[in-house]
Amino acid sequence: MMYQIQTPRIIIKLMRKSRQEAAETRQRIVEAASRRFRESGIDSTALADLMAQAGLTHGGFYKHFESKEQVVLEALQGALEAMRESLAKKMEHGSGNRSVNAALASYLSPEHRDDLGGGCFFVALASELSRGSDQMRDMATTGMVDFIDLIANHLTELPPAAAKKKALVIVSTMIGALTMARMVNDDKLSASILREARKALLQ
Amino acid sequence: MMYQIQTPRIIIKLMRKSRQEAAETRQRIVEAASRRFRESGIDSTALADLMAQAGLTHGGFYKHFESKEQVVLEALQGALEAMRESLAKKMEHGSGNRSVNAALASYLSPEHRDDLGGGCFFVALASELSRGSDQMRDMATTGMVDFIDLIANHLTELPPAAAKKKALVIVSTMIGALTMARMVNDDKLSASILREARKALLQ
DNA sequence: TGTACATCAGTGAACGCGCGTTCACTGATGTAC
DNA sequence: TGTACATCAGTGAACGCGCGTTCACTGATGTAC
Repeated sequence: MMYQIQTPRIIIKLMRKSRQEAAETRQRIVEAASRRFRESGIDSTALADLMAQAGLTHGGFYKHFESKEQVVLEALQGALEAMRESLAKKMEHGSGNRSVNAALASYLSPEHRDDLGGGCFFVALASELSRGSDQMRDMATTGMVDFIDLIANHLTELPPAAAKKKALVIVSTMIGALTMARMVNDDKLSASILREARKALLQ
Repeated sequence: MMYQIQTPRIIIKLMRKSRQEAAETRQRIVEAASRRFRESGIDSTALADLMAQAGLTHGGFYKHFESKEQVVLEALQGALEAMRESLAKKMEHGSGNRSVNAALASYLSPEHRDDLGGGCFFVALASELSRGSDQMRDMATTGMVDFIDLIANHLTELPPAAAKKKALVIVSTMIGALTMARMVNDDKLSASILREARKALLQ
């Protein structure tokens, strides 16, 4: 817990935290950043907003990070790893090319489309990542390669080179369909974009 | 020309412009906005920057537009129409499903990828459009439907309903591939994303 | 084990900058007579 | 056709706000002895 002592009306915030608590606080800030950046965009998210989300005031930010850029990088890294692991887990069952179906169904679901704060970083922040710093683009590129390889490695019925090529197209369609499904203002169209992409890609 | 009188060293800017000139100025602002928004993002583009691009100082902006939102809407509308017309023109030749090939080749080209200020608004501003005002999203949705229909109408070898479904997938792959090709920091990977998407979609 | 002191996470005010918007002003254009 | 005046595109200073970053301060934690 963030507060050690609570009185009925006033929450007394103890100042200094143990190192354990400080590490947990830092993690909370990164997680708040990861969600808020995806929900509102990086530029549009103020540090004070992140810190409030993590239950802190804005001044303390620089006790944990050197700059906004640094928390962006950590949030990006964390979210890309989380997506990778989540998709990898979904593909554990099923054999051959069909093992990717669970990942496709999950990625191209209305639930993922509507989970703005928790979904795919690439789609939530495509434009900002493309215009980002070299470090952001390097990290995004690594995440993208991992994503593509993850899919390719499950297309076991194709030789590796062909699997890689097919995975490039599958991932393009996944990212494009989710982007479009989130952009359009029309529920039926949005649903049919996801549905047709799923039907086209399911193995 | 913007300046009516020029002396060797000093360009004397005349204040009042004729109505004809004012309309041309307005158009220049919208075109500058359209390019700068795509290059740098909407939020990151300052009105003073737009106006400078159009050869003006920032104060005059409100003689042409009510707000930044208004120039965003006009730039969006103009760019979507321009893309639609450009793709329609490319598909005039060729017959049946193959007529879409010219549009695919152009959209999925390295030239389009590298034309940040002149390319597809959806890809350049996906995240900002998704989080935009109702009017922005309405306009984006209309543009998206037009884009999909344009492709579907050229898939003449399929019945209309099937053509529409196929077009949804084609456009998803186009938008996703261009998004990815712009995001990654690796020329070879970027080129192969575009190439594989083209190969997968060509009729 | 106790004690004195350094460390440092967290607070909240302040700084400086950029940006959207407003405003008083300018002077050529367009119009009423 | 000329003239007086209203119009209005464009200028550049100013306003107000939000945001990233800095800073002096607080007080519990951790450590040296």
